Amino acid sequence: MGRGRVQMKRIENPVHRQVTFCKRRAGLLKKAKELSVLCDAEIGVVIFSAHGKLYELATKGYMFGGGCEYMSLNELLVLEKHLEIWINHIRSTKMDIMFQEIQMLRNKEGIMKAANKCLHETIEENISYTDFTTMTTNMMHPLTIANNIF
Amino acid sequence: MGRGRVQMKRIENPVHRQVTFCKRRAGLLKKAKELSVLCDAEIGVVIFSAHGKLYELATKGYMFGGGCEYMSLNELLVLEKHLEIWINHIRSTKMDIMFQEIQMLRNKEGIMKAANKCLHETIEENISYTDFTTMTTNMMHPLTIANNIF
DNA sequence: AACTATTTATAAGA
DNA sequence: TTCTTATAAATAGTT
Repeated sequence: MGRGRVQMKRIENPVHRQVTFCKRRAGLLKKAKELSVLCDAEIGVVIFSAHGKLYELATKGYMFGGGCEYMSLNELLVLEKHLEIWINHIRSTKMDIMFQEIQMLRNKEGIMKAANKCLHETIEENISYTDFTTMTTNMMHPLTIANNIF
Repeated sequence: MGRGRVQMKRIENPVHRQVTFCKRRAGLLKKAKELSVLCDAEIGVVIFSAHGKLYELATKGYMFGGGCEYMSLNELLVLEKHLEIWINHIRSTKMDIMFQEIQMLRNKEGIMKAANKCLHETIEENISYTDFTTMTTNMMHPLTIANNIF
């Protein structure tokens, strides 16, 4: 729909692809909205861009919380199964991410401890004439860096 | 897109609405497919007609089982919450339907029992010269109607 | 289910 | 991005 025919295959030029993604995403959501209004249907659209960003549209009363009142028992069973698979996948992915976070924080902790120990030794060497022993336990973990992760 | 402008409101004529629903549903799914192919995106479309029928499209590797590998932790939490709400709603609806089925079957059972008792008495009255007492327990529940529900 | 007159979406260009 | 415009596509009303 434009100045040339479009080949039905992945657009290789990244800029062109991004522009087309924006335009057609808007178009798709508009169409979904129109179908919903004109035909009294409930529509959910979930779009994951290649980069993983999520766009969603839920028409009429926030679909993800409703809209299944008139489905048959069998349709409900199928949908429930789909959602269970999906949600399990999400939980697994969430676990992976959190595990990575924990690993990273443990590494950080190790580095901080080492640095701290090093600083402590330097102080002991250079200023041995002063008694720091009473402060030692309080200074072993000065982990006061801002934590932007959570 | 047609021989006249379309008002953005529910089409009141049921035939007209149904035709438009078919046409535009096909159009929406086509658009979704195109966006997916052209821009390397993963798209899910779920359509509930007003009558409750479900139409869905899942592009690229059965979306309901994948596609969340590159979402952020926060996006995953939001999506998981949505799905939990949705799935709880489905389970509740399923329960309602099954409860209604049970109620209906109990009613049927009651009616059958009454009919059975009535027939039994008729037999006892009319053919009292024959001894049916030994068959009584076997004939109390001739519930052999076809059950199309399950 | 087909057919078109039109409207709408959008590809390319600025 | 955003606007413009030529053109391809979608589709409303009709057969």
